[in-house]
Amino acid sequence: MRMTEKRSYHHGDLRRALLVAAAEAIAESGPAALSLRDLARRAGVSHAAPAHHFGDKAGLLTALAVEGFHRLADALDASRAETGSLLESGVTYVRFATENRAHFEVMFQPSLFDQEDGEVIAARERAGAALSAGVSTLDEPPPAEGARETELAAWSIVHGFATLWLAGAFPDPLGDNAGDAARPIIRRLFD
Amino acid sequence: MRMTEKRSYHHGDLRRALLVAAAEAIAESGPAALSLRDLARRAGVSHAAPAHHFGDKAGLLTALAVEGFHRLADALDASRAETGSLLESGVTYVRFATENRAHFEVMFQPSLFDQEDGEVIAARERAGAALSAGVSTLDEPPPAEGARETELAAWSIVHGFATLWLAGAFPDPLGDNAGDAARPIIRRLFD
DNA sequence: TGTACATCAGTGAACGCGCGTTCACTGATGTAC
DNA sequence: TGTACATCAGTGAACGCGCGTTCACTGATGTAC
Repeated sequence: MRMTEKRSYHHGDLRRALLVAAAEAIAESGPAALSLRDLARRAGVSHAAPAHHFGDKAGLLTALAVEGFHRLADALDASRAETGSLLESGVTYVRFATENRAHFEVMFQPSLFDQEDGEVIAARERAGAALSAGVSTLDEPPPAEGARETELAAWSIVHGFATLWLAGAFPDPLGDNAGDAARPIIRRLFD
Repeated sequence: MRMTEKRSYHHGDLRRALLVAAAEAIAESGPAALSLRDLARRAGVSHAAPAHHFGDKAGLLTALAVEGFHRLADALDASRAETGSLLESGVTYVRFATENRAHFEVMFQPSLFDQEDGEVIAARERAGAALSAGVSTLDEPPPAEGARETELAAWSIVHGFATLWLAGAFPDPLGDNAGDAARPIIRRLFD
């Protein structure tokens, strides 16, 4: 791909460009309003081009979900390596959701993409493992029979905070950084 | 309205019938896939009839959101009156979400309906007050400066649990009753 | 009790629009020789 | 280094579909007298 040329017959990396355009469009209007024709327009390409790469809308959203689960797993792994703190893993989860709004929304709306897809299953598994690993970093590990409850409680509180934040549901302003705003809330779980 | 007649020119309670049909349709395919023509079909009425009652899709979803916030407030008020327990208020929140899936999904997707609508504002306020009132029922009230964090933590954990449950995100089976499944998880917040 | 009339809920035909999908095509790229 | 050819990414015209919206209409209901 020659970057100096403004435009050529072949796009060069249309697949990538379509995923980026999809994330933008979803952030603006939600996943359901997405249309392949609109993405083609955004990528400056003919309206039939997207089908070459993804087949249909579900195919594109499947790719987006895979990308999202990998990004989340990466973020959680990095956070754990840096801080070893479950609290900060939670903050990372919230930050991921707000910084990757489109991915986050798609990932948790199973009707939008192919749940049986091999890459989806693998990527989701990675993210789930990264999440579970965080719980084992607790200073005082809970008794074995309570680990599951703790994990689901942690997941629920960060997922709920992120969702409510994205929905604009909090009545009073909590600042402009969702992760920082979440920290004192998540801490309540470990008092 | 004569209930004995199968059908008459006037429906009798089309507004109600459309809201019921909308809740069904949304539970099946999500709020974005909703079309007024489909609702008209479900209600057995001509496709132009819904516009008489709601104007457009946003109008209908506004009415649905209002109904949802009132139902949530009713459920939380009843729970508080019966048990006086914040834990059980949380369980009630989760149960509300799963038993009123369509309402719940619409309520927390602000782009779908008119946020400035007077009835919406009043109904949401009622639900918010019912939620806040729950926190004051804690056996040991936290210091005043911590009440806000506690409230947001409680809201986040029940909202997150409900959302993850509805998304089918929990990998292992947690039974068929979301409220009961949530109880031990929510309890973690108050240990 | 009966009649006239205003009101309003619901009808059905018509319209324009954006969508997904198909398909024969064309232009660029890479590889074999 | 040059040529032929297969491959494949992207094109653009065409199609049928369901949608929202409009509008003159019709049938039912309720009220005034």
